[in-house]
Amino acid sequence: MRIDEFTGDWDQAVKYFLTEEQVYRCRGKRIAIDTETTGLFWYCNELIGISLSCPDANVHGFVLVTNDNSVYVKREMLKILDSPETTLIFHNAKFDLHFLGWNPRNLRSKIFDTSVMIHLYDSRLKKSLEKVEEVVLGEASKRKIIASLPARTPVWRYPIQTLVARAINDAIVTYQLAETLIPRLRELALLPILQKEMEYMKVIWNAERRGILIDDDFCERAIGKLSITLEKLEQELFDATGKIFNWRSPQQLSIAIYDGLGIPKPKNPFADADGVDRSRFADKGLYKSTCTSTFLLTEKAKHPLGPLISAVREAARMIKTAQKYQELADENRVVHQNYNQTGTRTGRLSCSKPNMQNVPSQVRGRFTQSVYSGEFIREEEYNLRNCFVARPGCELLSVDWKQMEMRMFGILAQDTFMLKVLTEGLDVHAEIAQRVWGTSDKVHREWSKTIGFGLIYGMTIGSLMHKLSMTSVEAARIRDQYLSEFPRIMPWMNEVIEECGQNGFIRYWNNRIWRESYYKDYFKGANAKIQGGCAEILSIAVIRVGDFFQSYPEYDSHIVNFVHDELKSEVPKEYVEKIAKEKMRIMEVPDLLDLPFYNSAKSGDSYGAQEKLFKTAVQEHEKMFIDLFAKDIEDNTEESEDMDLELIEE
DNA sequence: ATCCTGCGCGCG
DNA sequence: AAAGCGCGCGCAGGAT
Repeated sequence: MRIDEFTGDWDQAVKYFLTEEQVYRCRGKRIAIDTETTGLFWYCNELIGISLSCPDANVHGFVLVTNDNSVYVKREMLKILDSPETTLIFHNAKFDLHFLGWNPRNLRSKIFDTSVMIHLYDSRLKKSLEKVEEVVLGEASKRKIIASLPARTPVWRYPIQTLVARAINDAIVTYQLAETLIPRLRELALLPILQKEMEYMKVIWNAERRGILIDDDFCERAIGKLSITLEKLEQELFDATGKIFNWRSPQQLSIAIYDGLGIPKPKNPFADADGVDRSRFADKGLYKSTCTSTFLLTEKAKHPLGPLISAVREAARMIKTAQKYQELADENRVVHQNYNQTGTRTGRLSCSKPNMQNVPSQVRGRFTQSVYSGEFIREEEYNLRNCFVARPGCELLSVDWKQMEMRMFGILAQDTFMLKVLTEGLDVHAEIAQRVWGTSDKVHREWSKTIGFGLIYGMTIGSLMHKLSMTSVEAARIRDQYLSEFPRIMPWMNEVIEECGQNGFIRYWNNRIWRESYYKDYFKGANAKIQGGCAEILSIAVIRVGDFFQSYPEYDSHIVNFVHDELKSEVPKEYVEKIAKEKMRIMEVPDLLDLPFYNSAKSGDSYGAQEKLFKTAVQEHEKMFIDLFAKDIEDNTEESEDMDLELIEE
């Protein structure tokens, strides 16, 4: 942006421009900051303004940023404001810090984020400043005084006086949100978690900043191959149905493959033998619809074109996805994914632009809808993990936790058998099958796996029946056999439901809260405790691994991806083994809960070609880790109340 | 034109 | 009594 690109009433706007002296007056105080930008992508859009609100200094104003002064403003602002006595408050800090180019890890100021605060308070609430303002500060919204522009006018098209007014207002609101939310979080004993989340954000910022390198050669080769395949498959489909139509449209597809071919559409594919539909789809009317999902086509309708339709969709999807990856890469061919720290109910991270948590792998078809359909190895061009590679001289190193959710389940339910099996590092599903049915053959291990996941997710007999392809009576028998061997499971589940009913929320192992008001959904608290409890483990492990990497800059290792039970980093080839051992050791986090979280490592030149490191048995696991690193890794996740969180002492 | 919802499917 | 959990994204087709 250049000055002459801003329109509007300059005289009105200039009144609010801050002098350097005013910014100085904010130093050492509590300041809310908001940035205005020309878009959402920090690596290709521009900063156009910074607003400050500092009641302690009675400073509320705006700094205009243009292409000409951008570098100077960002640097000088940082120089003035960054001190251990300063508290910087943002609404979605990571976004502003990216545009400001301030690495939060190097900041001496304390950082607070009001979007994280509202998320910790109640993860069901929307995170936009408007919504949070409405919910937390009520109707007396300062925002309403802003002259309303045509809906969806982009910020950079605002007249300058409106841009300035809005920016300052956002900073003021952000400050007020912090004032209101911090006492609420303190009352709920959530301030230690807030502090932990701020440390987490710093590592995430750095991971996004580094990003992941794209392999354009692979992408183009794959897209080329897949395009040929797609054209061929489409032709096959048109030949088989006798007409050309848009197969992407469920409507058109349904007509073409059922009506057109005289094949009857399943009336209700989810009905039990007695004709009653007990599935989770029952009240969603799914069976009334087009019946074109892969699950219905292949498992229920047994449609002859099912596999072909599935293949057409897959090829098209892969092409589109690989193209998107390339589109999103910056001029150095690096993708800077965006992790959302406030995007999920349970406290997991989500990821977008691109979503690096759902990159198609070599293994396909593990679960479709709700049916386990075996494992198939994809052709190379379908394995889109090959799109992402390590930088030259480096490898991608992943450490995955083993059976993480089952482990959390066992710990929370305090099931002695599960804990014993997991401590010994055995195959938990096989051991359970052996115990319950006296055999751990493929079928029984699969039953065990299905019921194990089902319990974690709160599965019904109806869906268990579908997954195991048996009647509800048989399915109930199988489940009861399982449960009778684990006497703590049902009591634990009931305790969770009761906890939720009593308080309106449940607490995770580390005291984070998850709210639910609708009684029929209380049972989801069990899943939240497990899934969310694991997410808390990840965040703490990430902070520790981040500290470790930072303490040893000579190893030039960097975290680059977070996938719920996996932490990926980029490491120079010569240090991979050494770093892997220490990273694995850190990620066991044995101090947090009753038993360590065992994990395994893989590495390789690309995300798609990682191979297992250390084939050591778990029993010998501990012996593997001699003290490779003498320096103690500082763990600042443990200190909680000693940090100054006082925002409103007057 | 742009937004919204349903469908379908990738991942843990 | 009743319930499989949590995400993001692309497309179609209707609503605005």
